[in-house]
Amino acid sequence: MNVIHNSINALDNHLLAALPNDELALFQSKLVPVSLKLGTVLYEAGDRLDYAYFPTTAIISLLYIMENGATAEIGVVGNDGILGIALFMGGDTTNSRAVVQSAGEAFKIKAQDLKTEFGRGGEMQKMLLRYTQALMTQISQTAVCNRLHSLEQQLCRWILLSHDRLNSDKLVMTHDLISNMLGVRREGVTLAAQKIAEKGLIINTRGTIILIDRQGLENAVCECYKVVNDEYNRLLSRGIGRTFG
Amino acid sequence: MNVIHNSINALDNHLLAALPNDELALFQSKLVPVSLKLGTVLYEAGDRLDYAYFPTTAIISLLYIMENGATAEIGVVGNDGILGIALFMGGDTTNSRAVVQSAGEAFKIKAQDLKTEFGRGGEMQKMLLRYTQALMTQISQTAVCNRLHSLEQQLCRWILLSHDRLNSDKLVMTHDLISNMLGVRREGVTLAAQKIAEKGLIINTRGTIILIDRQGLENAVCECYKVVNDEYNRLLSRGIGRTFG
DNA sequence: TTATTTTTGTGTGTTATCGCACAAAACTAA
DNA sequence: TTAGTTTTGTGCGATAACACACAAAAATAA
Repeated sequence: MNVIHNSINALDNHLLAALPNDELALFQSKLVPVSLKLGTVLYEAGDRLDYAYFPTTAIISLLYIMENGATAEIGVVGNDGILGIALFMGGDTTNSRAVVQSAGEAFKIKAQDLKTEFGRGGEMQKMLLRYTQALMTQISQTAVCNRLHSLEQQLCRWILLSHDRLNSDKLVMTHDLISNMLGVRREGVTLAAQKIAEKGLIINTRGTIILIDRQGLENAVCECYKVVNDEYNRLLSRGIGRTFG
Repeated sequence: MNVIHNSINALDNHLLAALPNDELALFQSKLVPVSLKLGTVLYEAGDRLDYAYFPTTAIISLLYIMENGATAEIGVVGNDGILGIALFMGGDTTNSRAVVQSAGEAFKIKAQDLKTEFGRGGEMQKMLLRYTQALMTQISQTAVCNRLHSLEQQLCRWILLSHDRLNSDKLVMTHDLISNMLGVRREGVTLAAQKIAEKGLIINTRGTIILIDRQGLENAVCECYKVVNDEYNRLLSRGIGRTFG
């Protein structure tokens, strides 16, 4: 299950992997590998974007921050996608903060290079737009899930979402950090995590959640998880939610 | 305040109005005026889209429907936008149901015609992408608002959102209908509407909410409203939230 | 008019989550 | 080892929204 990445490969990002060889070849020289540390803020809300990022092993969380400091995650980007959609959508900035939720590797590309590639209008453009639609589905489902489902269900979903983008069963995450993502109290996360652990689906240790029954989690989670997963599959014709390698 | 539309004009849709004259001229022959009745379902979730719609006086609600029948709105499209984003984003279908929330007029265009126009890559393409980003902001803010804010605040937001896209201070809407949009109980809407009415901001009558203090509502609403409004202004350089004409 | 349907108002008890306070446990550094 | 810090666990009262039940009012149809 746990794949060790000795060398970083552009193909570990699903979007890049799905490109035709000739397009990727042209593009690859523009990609610069970077290591992203936990907690690093790649974009602040409103920032002009200098780079876009294709994560391979890192996970980036998209957060909204309210005036009173409260935060809530609207979506997550991992090896399934790209961070920096606003560049080709034309806005240049977004209202979300992008923060490294799980340390790892990514490839970065200069804003202008991505725009140029997008403007060429090839398969790359089509794929970026389809990815954007998939991300919209994720955000939409987050909105609905926030409205209709319990914290415990949402935590299940969040764990699965993270696991899908990771090559490990260990989520290095404090309850406090998770609570900021979910936009709830830390105690709420502790309680929900206990309930899930009582069912034997995860083990709670200090600073880490260990997933021990993935199938059980998939049974416990609300439908939101599957809807988003199916849409990613449909649009990008390559699943997340499956390990790969 | 209440503008009567004797003749329907493509320019009543802000996106169309923002197009350069020559692009609009080419495009306009493809636009067919349609009247949309309250409650009409323009797309069911998963449907292949045959047409896209540019509302002028109608308002369309984007709804997610859960397995148990519960519904929640993720966003709303009025004279500020276009319904049918999935066409040019490449997905062809979406997971949301599109239902007429307020009866009115719109222009429809055949799916293929819109795709062709988008593929041309002119100002139209840029505008559609910027609009999509603005809609993403709306959906994202809905997610956050669902998480962090009270029903009363959300109802304020919903009323303002509707008012912005309407040329009337009367929202013809039962509490039951609103509750389906907001994803809450009907009684909850009744209670929240009473509180807002007590503050003198609206009047509740059977089947209709009458807005009587717009400024007061803007003071009472959570920050989410302004964030989304500002982003529409920034990206489309034409405000919603202001009357126009 | 009368009967029916739709919409809104209200009451009661339940539940999930919140806010705050603080204890306990697990790491980390001196 | 000891002291300090971080993280988790727990208790308690407050609150917002829920579910259900049903009354009241308003609109519509017969």
